[in-house]
Amino acid sequence: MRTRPTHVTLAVILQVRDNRLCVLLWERAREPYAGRWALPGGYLGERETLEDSIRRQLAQKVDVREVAHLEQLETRSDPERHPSEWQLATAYLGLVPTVADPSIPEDTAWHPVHDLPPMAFDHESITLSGRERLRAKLSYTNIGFALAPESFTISELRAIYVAALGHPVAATNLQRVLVRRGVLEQTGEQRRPGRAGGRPAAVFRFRSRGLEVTDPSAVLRPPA
Amino acid sequence: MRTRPTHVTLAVILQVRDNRLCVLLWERAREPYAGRWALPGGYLGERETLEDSIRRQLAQKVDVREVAHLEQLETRSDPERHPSEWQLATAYLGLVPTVADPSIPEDTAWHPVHDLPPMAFDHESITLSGRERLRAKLSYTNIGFALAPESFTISELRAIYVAALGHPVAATNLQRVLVRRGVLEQTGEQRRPGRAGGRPAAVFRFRSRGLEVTDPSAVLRPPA
DNA sequence: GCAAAAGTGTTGTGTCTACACCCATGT
DNA sequence: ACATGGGTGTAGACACAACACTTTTGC
Repeated sequence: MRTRPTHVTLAVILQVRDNRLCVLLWERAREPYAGRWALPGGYLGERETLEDSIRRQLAQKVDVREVAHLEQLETRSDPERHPSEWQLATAYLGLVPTVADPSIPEDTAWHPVHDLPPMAFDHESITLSGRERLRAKLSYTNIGFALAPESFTISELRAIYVAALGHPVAATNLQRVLVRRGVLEQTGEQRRPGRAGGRPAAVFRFRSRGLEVTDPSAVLRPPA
Repeated sequence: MRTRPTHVTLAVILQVRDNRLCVLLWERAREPYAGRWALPGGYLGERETLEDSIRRQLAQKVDVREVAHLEQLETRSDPERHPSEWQLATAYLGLVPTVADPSIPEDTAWHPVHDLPPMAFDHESITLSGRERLRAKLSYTNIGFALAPESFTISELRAIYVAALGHPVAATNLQRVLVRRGVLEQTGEQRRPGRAGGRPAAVFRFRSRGLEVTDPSAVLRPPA
């Protein structure tokens, strides 16, 4: 039989926690890269889809039902990426809403993406690719639904966008952009102000909980 | 040893020919899918990168130097995608400039993407994914450089964009958008008019021949 | 009343489309 | 002259950022 590479699936699971964009990592106990942090994942099972595989792997780390969005990122193939094995890796991007606090095993932890620990293999660069994909899609899709809770105020949503994008976002404009595009809608409820007072905030939700391109940005678009 | 899937690389090679967006296909002689048309590609070589692999496979079909841009599309893993073998496929998108007319083998041919012949495996859907990626990137990157010749008039470039996008594009606006973004520059030369007369056309070229995002479209972008 | 937080009104800017108009050439 | 194809000028639509201002609450 022809020699074949092994194939693993990996996931960049991102969640905004404590106003920081975090990634779920586990600490390797064994060589190679013992003591370093790695993305969750594992070997592709026989006659298994890549997506089924990563969902199965994740089930061991987080409650998969908490993953509100999952998409394929890219497949890495550098023969040197694993020191002792010829291994391909297909990476996925997974997003978990802010409020969820899935129980995770002992050896796993959430790490801020802007301050990653020493990582195994090429996982740091894969993590950064995942963040870039998220940042890009926040601008032209409704992907925020996968980071936000079921319902929220604009302030809460703003905090999520700020953490994910890594730069200031004005609440005023965030609201107007997302409402204009039909991404957000009001639930009709209001949130009571805190001790400090202030006007009660309107509660919003994402109109759709599936990925949609909301700003085709289609320059050179077809005439109406 | 753990059972492992085979892994192939495939390429969606696109070129505008005769004002139509075409894809390079070869006709399968053997089962499965004998007589149907397939994307060029083949098995991943030992300790070979996916990109190296597809370049090697392509070298047998087209002069690889003609491929002005190559990027990874996605990896397909449906266990039913190959009738008799557990096979993963990583697809690439490759673009060839209009003028190039690489010699290709007997059993390969260019087919218009809007009128594909019966295709093998999941190659039709991969081809359509490739076209979507191209169409999207034509709007917000300088990727046109990979479809256009070294230098060209706006009319010629317009024909290429029309073929690739599949809808009318106004020459006036195409020029202004691309010049405003700094994607195009004039060479200073002029093209003599044809028999029918007309004003001589200015000759342009792409300022860069590497992929660049020219319209970050970054709504919610950071304050200057 | 006053501070705090939320939300609206308004203005200015930049990018894009559409269309009228002007330019340079061949016959 | 005039048809043909290339190019420019300009006006309108739209989306967005910025910021002043108003609303609604707690204290």
